[in-house]
Amino acid sequence: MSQALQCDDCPVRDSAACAALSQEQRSEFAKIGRHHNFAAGAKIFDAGDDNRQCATLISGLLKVTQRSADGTERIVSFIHPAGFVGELFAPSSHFEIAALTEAQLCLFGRSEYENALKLWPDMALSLLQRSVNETTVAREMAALLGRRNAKSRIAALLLIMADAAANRPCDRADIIDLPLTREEIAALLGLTIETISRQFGAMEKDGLILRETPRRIRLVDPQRLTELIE
Amino acid sequence: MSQALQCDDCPVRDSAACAALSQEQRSEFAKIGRHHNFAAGAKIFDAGDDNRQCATLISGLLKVTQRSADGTERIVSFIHPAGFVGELFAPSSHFEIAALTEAQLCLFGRSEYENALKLWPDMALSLLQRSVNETTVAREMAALLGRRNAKSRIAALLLIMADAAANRPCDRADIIDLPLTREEIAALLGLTIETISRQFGAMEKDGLILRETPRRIRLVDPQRLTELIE
DNA sequence: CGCGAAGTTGATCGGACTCAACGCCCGTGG
DNA sequence: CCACGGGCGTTGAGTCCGATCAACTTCGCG
Repeated sequence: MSQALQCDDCPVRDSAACAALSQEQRSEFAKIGRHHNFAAGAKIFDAGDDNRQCATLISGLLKVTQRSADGTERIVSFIHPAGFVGELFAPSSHFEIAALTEAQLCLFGRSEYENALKLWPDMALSLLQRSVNETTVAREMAALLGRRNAKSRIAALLLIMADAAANRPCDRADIIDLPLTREEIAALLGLTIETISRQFGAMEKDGLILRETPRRIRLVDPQRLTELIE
Repeated sequence: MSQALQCDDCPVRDSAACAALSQEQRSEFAKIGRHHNFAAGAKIFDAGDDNRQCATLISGLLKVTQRSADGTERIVSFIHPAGFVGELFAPSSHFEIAALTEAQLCLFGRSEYENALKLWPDMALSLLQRSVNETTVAREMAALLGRRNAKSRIAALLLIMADAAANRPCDRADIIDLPLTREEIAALLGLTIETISRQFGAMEKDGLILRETPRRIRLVDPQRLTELIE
């Protein structure tokens, strides 16, 4: 399950934070990491633990969640390949991180990772860019959740997913394969599964979308979808 | 209004990102910055502009907001003294930043600031810590907004403000002076001003809080307040 | 075939929004 | 001095949207 790194054929070697390293630096850095695979649904880091690990996501999709007292979870973020996994500089972790799909990670000890950042400033700068971007995304998520009606939130989510699913940047896919159950969409948008279902139904009746399967949504009229976003 | 820096008596000289610099580095860095004061309510950076400036907040309180098509604003974050103001690495800004109180800033050109980060890795690391922390705060805000009832959101906000207002860390003030109008609280929590007002009224009737003035709230029973957070 | 997970749909209820009126405070100006 | 007005906050009445509870379907899988 866990094994030494093989950076040479790593699919994110040019896009992850470690891409800022030179050949020699990278092979030095590789010594402190190891590969690990997780099955879909597996918990990777738990909330409130001692936060001694962090990672780079090589493939798959992760969710970052918070669980409230009664056990219901709220999704606060996703992590895509090349993304950083974990929470630097924090004595204990605030969020739980779990795999939405089968996932391949490159695990590091957090203190070793932080030492590497001190040693190689280019990597720190690269991670800073990533972190700043994550802050922006998290704030846009907060703005999305500040909307007061269900249709607006769902329309916004669909468009975000469509933009993310596009092959080229600044493009938009017209078919979305949701990696999320209705329950997870609800946990993301602060709604219930029934509301999600009904809004999808209403949007389909209005000719905005088409549910090819429950998880596979075709955007029939993206223009009118954008107009739903108040 | 705008003037050269006087770092020696700067109140955040030990806590802002530039605190990572040595004496000589700081005086070098100070050459590219300048002081500027803003009145309460003043817009500091606009959303969608070309994002050529950034800053460190010296004193006062700022809000980071997004404005939707119909003009209603959503508050996604606050910036406290020593905090970084602006969006690094982004060709154009995503959010508007405005002063909630009278505020004093230390302004920099963004490209000069980014160059400084390359030049002085310690400052980059310091800013990375700050950025990682901002991401966590933004995600907790998203989790707060994922809650589905008004009372829970408002209780959570009150406790967050009380923690922030405490003199010592890990302590909690029992009186909060809200720097926000009801309208701004509504923009922050995704509720309406009437709902805010009514929930405050209900909480007061239940002996949880006391409105000494509309802006000055005493936490009478913080324990039961925490229990409201589902 | 049975079972369970995921999703849809219906009926009902309650909480938050909407619209409206009113009180309070403070500055302005006669 | 009072009158006026505007910003801010509170309160009330009515409506509507989304949560809740419940039944049912579909699909995958042993």
